[in-house]
Amino acid sequence: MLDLYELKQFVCFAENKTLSKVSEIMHISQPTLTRNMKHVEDAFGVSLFIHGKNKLELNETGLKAVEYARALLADEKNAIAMVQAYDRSLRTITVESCAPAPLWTLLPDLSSKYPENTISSKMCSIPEIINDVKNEICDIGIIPYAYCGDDLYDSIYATENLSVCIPSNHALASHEHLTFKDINGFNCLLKDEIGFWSELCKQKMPTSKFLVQTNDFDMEELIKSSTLLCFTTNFASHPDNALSNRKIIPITDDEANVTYHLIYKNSTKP
Amino acid sequence: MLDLYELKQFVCFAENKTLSKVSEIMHISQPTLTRNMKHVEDAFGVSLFIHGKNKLELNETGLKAVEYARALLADEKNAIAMVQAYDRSLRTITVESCAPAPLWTLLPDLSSKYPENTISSKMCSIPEIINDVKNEICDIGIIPYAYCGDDLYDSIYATENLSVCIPSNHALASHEHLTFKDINGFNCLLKDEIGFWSELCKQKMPTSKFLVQTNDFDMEELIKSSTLLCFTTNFASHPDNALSNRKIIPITDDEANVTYHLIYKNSTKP
DNA sequence: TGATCTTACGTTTAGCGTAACAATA
DNA sequence: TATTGTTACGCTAAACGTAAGATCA
Repeated sequence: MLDLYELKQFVCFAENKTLSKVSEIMHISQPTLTRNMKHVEDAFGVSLFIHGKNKLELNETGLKAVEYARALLADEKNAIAMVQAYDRSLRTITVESCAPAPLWTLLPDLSSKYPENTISSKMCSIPEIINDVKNEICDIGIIPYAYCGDDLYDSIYATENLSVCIPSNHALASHEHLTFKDINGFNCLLKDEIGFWSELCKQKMPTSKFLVQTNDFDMEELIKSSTLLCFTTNFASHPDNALSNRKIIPITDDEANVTYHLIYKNSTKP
Repeated sequence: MLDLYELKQFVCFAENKTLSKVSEIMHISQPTLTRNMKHVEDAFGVSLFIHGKNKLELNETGLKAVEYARALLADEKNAIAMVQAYDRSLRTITVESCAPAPLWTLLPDLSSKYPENTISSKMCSIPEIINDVKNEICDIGIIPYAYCGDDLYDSIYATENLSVCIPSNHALASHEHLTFKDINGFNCLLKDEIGFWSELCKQKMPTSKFLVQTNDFDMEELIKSSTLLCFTTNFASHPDNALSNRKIIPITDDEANVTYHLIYKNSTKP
């Protein structure tokens, strides 16, 4: 039976040509290597070396054996990595969400409920989420409507209501309610990484332009200093004075008031 | 580092569910197995078992690890087999011939010239032979004409002349020479395993019928007792009285007098 | 002479099995 | 009580390294 550690020495010899090199590299005495190379030969059951008086080299079969030895060692390394990855995946609850807000409460909830598990989350498009939950690539998906289909479990999680933040001196600031149609055409500031909301806004306000901001600080400065519209929701938290000179007006469209649903394949994760 | 022998025990445990079964199957004491399963766990770096008080079973990761262990063991077995096969192929001179006669002298010649090598021979169709020599599936090919092409070496080996054996009282027995055309229409006895000769005869004597014999004894009896034509060549040897009441008449067609050529890819096998 | 591989030899370790123990069905 | 897995313990074998020998550049 082959010994993988000896194969490692064997491959090392193939790469360094002398046992003494292997000896210093692997911190094994030369006599031990001489013996172990014999073990490898015995395990393969064929002669692998040309024994010169003070020179050892691989014969043609030996060179072929090195190829297989390398493959075996790679397979071993891979097997260990795959098993470890699998083990980790068992201890990890993976969440994919269509928007960041529900994660803010769900992730802490999961952490305290399953303290032994790692929680991993990521933002995805809605079709991706449904697909990944179905294929068990992720454990829990969060989508902004009920799931149609009986192959997945579905439970209501939370509701998020979109409002538009209108500068006080803006023409629309007097309204108590607004619709996407009302604000369509006005240019808006928009944070990135807000999931499906960005697609929704672009779709519902086709003639508006959106200035997407990555940096929180930049965003706040622009909100304070510009007359561009921006958005908030019942989930969002803003620095104290960020919206001080703006009026927060609910958007009444159905699409702006979503109920997040958790979808999952196994009933074990409620 | 994984130990393949321990993986074998691990797989055996997966298949037999208890260490005691593994113990009797593999002739290893139970305490040793307990320890070695721990080694496997350590090597994979993750927990693989559920330790009951007097029950040991694989956990989910363990089941996954078994899959990889099985694969590794199969790879190891395959690696050894492949290296041994390669070693054997290096020590084997493979010959493919279009006819048996040249092998009768070539194989002994090769054996004495390369006593350390095994000689392996087989009969093939001419296109197969050329293809196999080109692809180094065989070392030496024997074909009944010169090879057209400069990608293979070619050397003349021997000449074989076909004669027809006519019963003494047969109408054709008076001829000193004959052609395929002359004997076309007469039915013939034919040995099997004579390579391209059978195709040649059938092609050159389209209206004859051929009674193909597998057994040497049957063949001789039929030669003695029937008036069917049969064939011989300068290479063939027959029992003393087998052709006693037949006249051996050379066939003059070019195709009946062939010069065998050895073809080979490397100049190392002359 | 320095580098290399092999052989010989003595030590140590770690691998194994026996025996004893604990727990279950 | 019979079966199973674990722990403890002692022994043996084999694995290792040091030292010495042989060969070559």
